[in-house]
Amino acid sequence: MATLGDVAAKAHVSKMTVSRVINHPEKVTRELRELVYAAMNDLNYQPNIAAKALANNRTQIVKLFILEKMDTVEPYYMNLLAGLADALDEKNYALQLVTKNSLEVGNCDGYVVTGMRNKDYGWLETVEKPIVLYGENQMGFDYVDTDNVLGIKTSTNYALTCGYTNIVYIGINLPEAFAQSREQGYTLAMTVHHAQPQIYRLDNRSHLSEALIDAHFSEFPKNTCFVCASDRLAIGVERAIQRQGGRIPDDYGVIGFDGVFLDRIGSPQLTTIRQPVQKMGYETGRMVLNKIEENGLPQGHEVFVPTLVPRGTTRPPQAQG
Amino acid sequence: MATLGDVAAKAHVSKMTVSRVINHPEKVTRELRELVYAAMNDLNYQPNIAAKALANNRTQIVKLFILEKMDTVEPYYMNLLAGLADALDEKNYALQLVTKNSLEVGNCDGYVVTGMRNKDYGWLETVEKPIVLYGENQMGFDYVDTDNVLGIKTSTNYALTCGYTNIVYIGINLPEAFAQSREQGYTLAMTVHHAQPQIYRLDNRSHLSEALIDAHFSEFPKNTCFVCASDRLAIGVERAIQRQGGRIPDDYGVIGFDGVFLDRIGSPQLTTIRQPVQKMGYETGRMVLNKIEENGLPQGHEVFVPTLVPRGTTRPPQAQG
DNA sequence: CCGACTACTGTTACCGCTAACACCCCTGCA
DNA sequence: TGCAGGGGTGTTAGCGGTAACAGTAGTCGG
Repeated sequence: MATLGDVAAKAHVSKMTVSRVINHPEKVTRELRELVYAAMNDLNYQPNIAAKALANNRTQIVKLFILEKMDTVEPYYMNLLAGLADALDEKNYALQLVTKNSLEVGNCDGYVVTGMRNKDYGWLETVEKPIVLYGENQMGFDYVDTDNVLGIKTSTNYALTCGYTNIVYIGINLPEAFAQSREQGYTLAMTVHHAQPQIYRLDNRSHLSEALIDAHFSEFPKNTCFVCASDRLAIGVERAIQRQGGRIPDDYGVIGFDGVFLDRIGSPQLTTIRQPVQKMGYETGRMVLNKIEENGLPQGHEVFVPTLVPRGTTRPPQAQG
Repeated sequence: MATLGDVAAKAHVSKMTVSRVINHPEKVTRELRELVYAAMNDLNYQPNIAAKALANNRTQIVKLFILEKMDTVEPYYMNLLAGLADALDEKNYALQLVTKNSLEVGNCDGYVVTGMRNKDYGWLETVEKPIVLYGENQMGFDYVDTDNVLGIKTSTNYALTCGYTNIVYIGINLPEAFAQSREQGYTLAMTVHHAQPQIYRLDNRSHLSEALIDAHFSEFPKNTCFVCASDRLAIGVERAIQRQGGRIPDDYGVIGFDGVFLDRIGSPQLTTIRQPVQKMGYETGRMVLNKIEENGLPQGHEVFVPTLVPRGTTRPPQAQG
């Protein structure tokens, strides 16, 4: 594999000039720059990351903490990873996956943390390297997330647009920001429409939502739509309605949240609010890398707009008026 | 962060001795060795991986190729990743995720490849660095996989043990080794029991298996068990049976394959054949690392025994006799 | 016309670690 | 006693980059 030196020789310049072309191209005359580019091309030059890391006192590694038990990990993490990996790749960073077992800190340039709960914020404070969270929070950490409020607002409004007159919210029973934001989205939308909120909160398991609907089915009149905080909950709701003989989407609607994998497992497939998870992963990566480059400067947060994916568990929107 | 030199100074030896203690402890007298260990301990020495990589002409990076479109990626890949990451961590290797978008080769010490199809073997041959496949193959590549034949044999036999008299196989319609092995497991078990095989082959999508059962339900007598090549297919089968009014598990049985996430989404939860995916990921990691250490020496293959997880979609085994 | 300044490019040293070799001392045998 | 051989340790050089500094032109104003 060609090195800086090889390129330098081929272009008849010093190694330093080649290095500059790579890192500070504006400091090199156009003429030399193009010579160097040509040489790099000819030799198919690939920088040696280890050498770069050593010289810069960096590791070129970003650690991803998944603070969740592995056997409960949701499918969308794969998409997150893919996006993250893309962003890191671009800057020749490697990803290191850290799970509950091997919680070792150190030996990296920055962290991405996901699945954190309130109890985790304590030790996050103690880490000095750049951190970006995947998931909203009010502790002042930089983060990337979906607009959770908007997402559920959207599904709630859509349910109303479809002509369902009774909108029930099936939320996640966690004292975490994302869960609260989603619930808030529901409450806000209902308030605007002068409708009566009806809220249930469960652990995020399909058989729990299924059991809930099973147990209370008689209390839900026809024309009810269940706005759910996750596809997982939605799938359980869908199943229970079907078992109880409810007709989807004619008499009952179901709307999920996430739009990754599980929505397609339902039958009919779930109407859902899709998060652009891979894109979000990519942005999270960009954000840590920026933060690393800028010596830990706060990056604020980036909030992505989720999109409604209308499918089989809701009937078509009714004409207005 | 303490360096080799710091440790050396503290232990009153040369850097080289410290390096030896780390890499070839047998070449250092016990006395010095313990001095060095003590010093490393005192200083909480962590080796600088970039420096090590540079000196050894290594990258300390293993790339994971997921040769599947990201939006079809199955949940169990997360577990694979977790196991892989563990193994790599132990040896201070970093993981680099490569997806269909960014198929760049190079800049690593070895590869793990998964989701490959026959068409992929061509270019795999061209890679000179150590490769280990996750998934069986007959092209002579080292690999880690579940014993697919045994797995489906197990589920087929179990179905018979439960007293189902008609055993139908719902397979994956791919000309790949794993798909064929699973089908073979079914055929073998059926032959042993002098039972008539009945095989369907579909793309691995729950709504396809669902449609299949819907369309042919009348042809399946009571006391039929569907042995499926994946949990995904099994979920569709389960749903169709329920819609058609079939009673699970009394009149119809369903057995899946994988045992990661999806099996728990079913209702009742799926009886399934569980692959120890995380462990397999770990072993895959160990195998590439070994192969790297041994300069590409073939490692053969490692086949894991999957386990039956009896749950709600099959009735209890009948007493023998 | 000369010094200072600007704008590039090259030289040097070093990041932390390891292979290869040099060295030392001790043992064992002639 | 002399010397080969070998185990144990230190020295040297280099892995492939980069920051910091040192040139070396050309430009401009006085």
